[in-house]
Amino acid sequence: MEDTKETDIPDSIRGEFEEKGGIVGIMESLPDDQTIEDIVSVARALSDPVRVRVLFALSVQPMCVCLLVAMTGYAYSKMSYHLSVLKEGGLVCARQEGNYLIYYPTDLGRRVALWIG
Amino acid sequence: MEDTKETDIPDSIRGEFEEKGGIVGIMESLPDDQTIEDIVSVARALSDPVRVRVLFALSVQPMCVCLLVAMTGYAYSKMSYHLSVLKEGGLVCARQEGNYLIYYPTDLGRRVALWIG
DNA sequence: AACCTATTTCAAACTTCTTTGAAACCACAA
DNA sequence: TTGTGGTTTCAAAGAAGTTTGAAATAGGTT
Repeated sequence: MEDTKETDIPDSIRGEFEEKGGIVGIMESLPDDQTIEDIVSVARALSDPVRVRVLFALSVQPMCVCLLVAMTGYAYSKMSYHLSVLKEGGLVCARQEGNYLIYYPTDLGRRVALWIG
Repeated sequence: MEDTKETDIPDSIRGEFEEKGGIVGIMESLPDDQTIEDIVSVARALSDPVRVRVLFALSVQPMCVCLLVAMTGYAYSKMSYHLSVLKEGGLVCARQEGNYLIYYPTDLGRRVALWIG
């Protein structure tokens, strides 16, 4: 005669835990998969110091890649890679001007830069 | 008779660029290294969907590791690893209760969960 | 057309992050 | 003291992210 095997719940949280509907209730209150993926892609864009600096710099002043390269000393291909990750995260975008690509923060990028700064 | 080799600046941004003190001026307005590292460590903590879900779940309800394991179906060692990354990012902490470790969000963790949610 | 210059793309090497299962640890009970 | 349940640590394998330099692309000029 054995009970169904369930996880023990420590006394100090059992009450509030069950009020919240237990595991099922808590899982249902979590954001949906798409929202989670969006958060992760923004977080991933900010998870490297190069990219955080670039986002802040662009928030001060939109710039072409050559200026970012001059400012940081990194290779073009490296800067280009990091800009692409920031773009995937929806934090920056670019407009073409003649030969130049001028990168600048999106609205989201601006809000994020303000908030984390 | 050659000029010192400097990066060309596209016309459309030269004005504002120089108003801001050029490369030097912009670099000086950037956050310091420690601030950047702090941002990166929070971002890194949020750069995996497992961890984002765990942070949200803990914001709903502090839980022991065994409940998180029951909720997600992950191995203890896996959950433990992700909790340690969240802890390094300063987003969660834990209190011991008997045999259990009850994880809960820090103030920063709560603010972040509210903001990204 | 041929030629710059600014930028991206590619592939290979390298580094870091994540998963896995086994072993160790720690608080408590018998 | 031995045992047990909850959790972390460890090492090895696997996956993903980053750096590098060379080659490709694309707009503008001669």
